[in-house]
Order: sequence, then C-alpha cells, then structure tokens
Amino acid sequence: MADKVIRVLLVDDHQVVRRGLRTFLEVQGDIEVVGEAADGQEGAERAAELKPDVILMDVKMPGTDGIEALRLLRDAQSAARVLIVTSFTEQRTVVPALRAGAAGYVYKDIDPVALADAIRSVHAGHVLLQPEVAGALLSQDQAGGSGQGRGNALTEREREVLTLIADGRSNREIARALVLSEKTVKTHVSNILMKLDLADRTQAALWAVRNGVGG
Amino acid sequence: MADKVIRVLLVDDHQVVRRGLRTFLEVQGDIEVVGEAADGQEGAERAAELKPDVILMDVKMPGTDGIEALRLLRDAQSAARVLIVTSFTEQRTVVPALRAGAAGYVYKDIDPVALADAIRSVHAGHVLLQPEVAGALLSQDQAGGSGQGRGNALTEREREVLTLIADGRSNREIARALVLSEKTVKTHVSNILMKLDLADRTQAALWAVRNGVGG
DNA sequence: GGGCCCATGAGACGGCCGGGCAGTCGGCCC
DNA sequence: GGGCCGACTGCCCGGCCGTCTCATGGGCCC
Repeated sequence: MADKVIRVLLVDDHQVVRRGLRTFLEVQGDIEVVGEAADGQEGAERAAELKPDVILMDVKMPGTDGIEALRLLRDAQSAARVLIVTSFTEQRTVVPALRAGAAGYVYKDIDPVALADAIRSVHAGHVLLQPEVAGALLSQDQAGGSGQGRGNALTEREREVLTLIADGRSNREIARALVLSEKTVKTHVSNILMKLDLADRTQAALWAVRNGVGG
Repeated sequence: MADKVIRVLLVDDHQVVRRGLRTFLEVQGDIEVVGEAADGQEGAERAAELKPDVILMDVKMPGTDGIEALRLLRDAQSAARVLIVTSFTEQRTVVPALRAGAAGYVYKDIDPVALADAIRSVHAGHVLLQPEVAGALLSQDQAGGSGQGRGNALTEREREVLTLIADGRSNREIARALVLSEKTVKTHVSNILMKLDLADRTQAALWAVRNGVGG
C-alpha cells in the first residue's frame, strides 16, 4: 500500500481548508494532492481530467453541492472514490451522500492522522463512516420525525403482517394466512406504513429485511 | 500512528484462520496480536483480561456467536473496538452486528493489506464497512463496472430497473430517474417479473436484495 | 364508569400496478 | 434484404393497493 502513491483531489469552497488539507496530506508520503476545486461542478471537471484515486469533498458548497457532484461523477463513470469531509453532524446529508455513491463520510474535526487512514481505507475499496454517522444511519428507523405515534413500536399483529409482507405475500394471502378479512389486513398495512414512514409495501418489505423482522 | 502498537485479539472458531491472521498481522509492525479465542464467550473473557484495542471477530461460531459476544462486551463496558470478519455476504447479520456495537464489518476474502488498514481505521474510531456491506445496508446502485456474468437473462436495462425497484421506487420515480416514460418502465417490470417468475414488484425487490442485484 | 389502545371490519374511492395488444426504431446475423 | 431482438411508447382495462370514515368489542388504567 505504501509502495504506491494515492492521488487525491480536494473539493471545498474554502481555500483555507484546502490549503490546510494539502499541507498535511503532502507530508504523508503515500498521498499526493493532484488538484483542487471550489465547488461540485469544478470538482467533477477536475476529476475527469486528473483522474484522481480519491476525492475529498465538502457537502455544503455554493452552486453545485457535494451530493450533486457525486451524481455528476457517477454519470461520468468516474473511478474515483469519494470521501465526504463535512462540517457538521448533518444527518440529512449522510444517507443521500451514500446513496449517491460516497465511499466515506467523516467530519472536519477528524484527527489528521485518522483522515490519512480514512483516505487509505477508502482507496482500498472500503466504505468508511465515523461512528456518529453510522449511528445516525441505523437510528433513522426509530427516529419518527413527526409528533404522533412516536416510539413507533409496531404491535404484535402489525409485526406479523409485516413479516408476511417481507415474504412477498399479497393482502389476500396475508388475510388467508392470519384468518382475517382483507380489509383488516389493509388497515394493518396502512398503520405499518404510517408508523415506519414508508410509502408502500415494497418499501416495507425492504425495511423488514434490513431490520431483521421476520428473519 | 506508527509510534503506538495496536493490541489485537482474534476470535474465530477455526484455528487455521487465527494462525493465518496472526502470522500476517505480526509482521505489520504496528499491530500486535495479544490473544486468541475460539468462541464469543471465551472472546469476551479474554477481552476483559487482555483489554485489547481491537477485536477481530467471526460471526458464525459454535456456542456464543459474534453478535452475542458483542452484547457481552457492551455489557462489560469493554473499550475494545470490534471488527467483524466473516465469511459470507450475510446480509442478515450486518445490521444486528452494527446495532450490537460492531465498529466494522468486512469479509474474509479481504486483501490482507486492506485488513491491516481496516484495523487501523477502526482503532482510530471509525466505523468501516466493505462496499458490499454498505450496499446491503442501503441497497443502492453503483454498478461495479465489471460485467456480472451470471444472472438470469435479464438485460442491462432490466437490471437497472430492478435495482431501482429494490430501492423502493415507484414506476413513476423510476421513469424520471432513467428519463423514460412510465409505460416503458412498466414493460421492463413486466418482463422482469416474467423472467424471474415473480408475482409483483415487492417480490422482485426481495429477489434483488437476496441475489445482490444493485449491491 | 369513562378514556384509551388494539384488533377487527365495512363501504367508498382514487391511484398505481401489471397485462394485453399494437407499433416504431436501430443493431446484428446470414 | 429479411429475420430476430432489445429498447421504447401509446391506449385500454381489470384488479389490487392504500386511505378515509365510521363502527364494534375487549382489555387496561385511573
């Protein structure tokens, strides 16, 4: 790993931040900063011409932000691995960033040495998150944004229904399986979707699989 | 980072695996294997007495498995960071493992050098996942680039659509995402269901998750 | 006894889903 | 050129899905 230099592109609207990162990373030996950009659009362009191994990207930037930049890179089939380096515990941006293809998500208060390690990990093909980020990711289901029905615990019956949804069953089949009318099943399904803040049974099935319901 | 040795505990029921890991890690210089254990119970006990910095833990073990061991460690308020090193793409165990406090989750086929980096990252306080794992968590696209040879007669386009179905998207959303008419999406969906012998999009989403489409 | 939650279920309704049928366009093979 | 296939799209339509409203009965708490 130390025998090959990792080529890095910095994308951040603050020149001071870029300078600081560059200064530190350059002395690492196995990391070379090959370019900088001040916003997502420019970042994508630089990435296309410089073909860096890893891109350190801020989320909040004027114009094209980090998430949009990730999409641009993906559309351009960039091989670069993107490590998001952002300022706050922006729970909102974590999931979109990862969905858009980010390979990592860390905060700017990260220990510089740890950042270098993070770059190496991301370059090695891993997805890397800071613990607070992973926590935010996993707790999103129990979050329950709006006021009502918080603590969103599904009832026993609802969990039974969800399990069958996660098995790919239709309302009619679920009704037969639980000896209920289809209407009742629908009521349960509606309550499940409301409590988990999901749009339809497909999302419910996926939620169940990921959260080990019915497994 | 290199000025301080990372003390590691190996927990795996296969002695061969432990031996291999130990041999490799010992030559890293900054990693020291301070102990081994063959199951979760023993792992928790060793952790209590040896107080390692990082624990490499298998999930599937006779008796107390890795998840249960994580709970034991948590109850014992262990400061050790646990990196799960497991054999398969066991989607079911990822979420429970992270919920139970795992600091990382990688597969055994990991590049040894990358494993050493993973240990350093985890030790530095990060949460680290291999891309396949993160993919299972988020179930999102980002095709690997290489042609996935095996796989039912689904065409490239159909696979794209299936990936979005597996993300819980509606036909309309898929249409917008791929810049198509909703009717075309429906046609693709119909073809997918026919080819895979499935009844509806929910079953298709579940099929995709279980067969790693979109990871 | 009066709330309150849970489970059950009816009727009505709009909407999305999936299938059937039909058609265009472009690439590939012989 | 003719045949075949994949991608794309329109119209029609039956049916399942999910929401809303309203209602009953049982268990629990104060």
